[in-house]
Amino acid sequence: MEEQNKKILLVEDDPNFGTVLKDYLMMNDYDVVHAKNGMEGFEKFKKDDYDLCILDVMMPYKDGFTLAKEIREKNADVPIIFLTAKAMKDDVLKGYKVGADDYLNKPFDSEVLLMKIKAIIQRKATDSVADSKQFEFKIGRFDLNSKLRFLKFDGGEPTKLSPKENELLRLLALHENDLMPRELALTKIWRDDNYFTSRSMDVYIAKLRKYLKLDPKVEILNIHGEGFRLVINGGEN
Amino acid sequence: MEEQNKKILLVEDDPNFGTVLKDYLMMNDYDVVHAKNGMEGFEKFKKDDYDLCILDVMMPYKDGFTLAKEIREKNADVPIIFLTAKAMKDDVLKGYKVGADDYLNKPFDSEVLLMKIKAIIQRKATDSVADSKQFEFKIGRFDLNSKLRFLKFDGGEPTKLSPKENELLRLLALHENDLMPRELALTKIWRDDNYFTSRSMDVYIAKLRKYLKLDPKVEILNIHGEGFRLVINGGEN
DNA sequence: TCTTTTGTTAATGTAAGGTTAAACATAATT
DNA sequence: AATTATGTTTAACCTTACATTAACAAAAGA
Repeated sequence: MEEQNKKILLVEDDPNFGTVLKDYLMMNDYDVVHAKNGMEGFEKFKKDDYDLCILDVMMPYKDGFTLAKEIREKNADVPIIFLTAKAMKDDVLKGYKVGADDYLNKPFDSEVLLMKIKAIIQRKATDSVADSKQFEFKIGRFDLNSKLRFLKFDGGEPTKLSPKENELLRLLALHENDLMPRELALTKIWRDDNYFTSRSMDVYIAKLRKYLKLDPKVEILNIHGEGFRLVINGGEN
Repeated sequence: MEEQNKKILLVEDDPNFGTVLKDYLMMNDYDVVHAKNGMEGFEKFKKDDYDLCILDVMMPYKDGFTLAKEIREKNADVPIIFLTAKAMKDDVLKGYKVGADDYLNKPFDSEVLLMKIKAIIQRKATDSVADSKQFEFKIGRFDLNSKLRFLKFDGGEPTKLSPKENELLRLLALHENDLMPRELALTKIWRDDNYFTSRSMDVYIAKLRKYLKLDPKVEILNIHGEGFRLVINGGEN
């Protein structure tokens, strides 16, 4: 299974401690982006989506709480863990007020941190990805459901599609009657554009053509050196 | 709008401390049921629905962890906070493994506890919008009562389901005809996503399929690399 | 023509899922 | 305390699904 690592934003001004912590987390299969101060932290946060933020409280210029507030304004849901040298009660309260998910006092046990991270990320595990992305297409007499990865002909028995078949057909459908550049599919689906991935894609085009043969009005045309075109003939009647 | 107070189950063997804490929580608008030991705690838990459990770890006869496990068997979702006199690292890890939501060392600041309670209850509130308190499902010719953990076929004799069977079927039913991602079940039910829990889940899928065979219109389909789909064929007649 | 691109089929290797039984763990009963 | 029942995990083995690569044929463009 293609299991995507969880992304963590770590904002910690102490370069030694920050690096050590980052390495430790990465050793445990998290993708970690390390920002050295609050300003940088916010910039990095805006540029990407994170599954968790770990913020040091004591930082020059912009402390962890202020940063947390800014983060909350952009995203009310990311879990936040605060790190602090000493547990001042008021700090703790302040942290929870900003919507902290947890609080850790330095020095802390790294295993404990790992458990907390796991617990928190699990908690947030979204109930299915509510992408409002488009995943249903009508292709001639076919219906493509690219979320459930099947293709139905005339409302009959659905054919299961493999992930690659599915993604490719979806891309073609998104560009219906228009050019779907080779390069687009290769970078989006194969994440690499070379001789072999290109040949692989051709193999998948062949598979799709076989499926789509059932409806003679539907075909995948090649545009030499450019890409492919999914056409539905007589679509404007 | 009539806002119902949140219900807390407090299991604490020290009568003095327990009473003080209970009163304090009630002063802060929580409904509190106080059990004096693990046994009693479990009895009370079974008799009612709670928004949160606060469990003392060190208790005679039945400690907090054991109690937590029993509680988890009945309900995979209630938030649990552990109270402990001394923070043994192994204890903390053990706690998180049972699905702790938080951990507090005695003596703790009561305001901090309040904040944690608030944070945790809020979290659950937003998380569980999707899987609202739904316990009864019609699955083809079956009736699933996931509160009482049984499955009835054609209104006949109910089959008892184990906690895992029950939770898994319930999750599938919540996503009827739609994708129920592997990851979701693993994080929600098994609280961990690795090779072994994944295999365990497959075993449970097999068990469910066996139960569901009675109704040929009901099946659990696999979506390779994604998860499972509970389909009821001819559901639209 | 002849070089490059595309079409197609088959072979291979790896990962995911299905199934069954044994091992383990715990609760309930005797 | 010992036994039995129940629930869950682990292990083993097998099947299926998927993606890539190779090989060769055909088409397009130069």
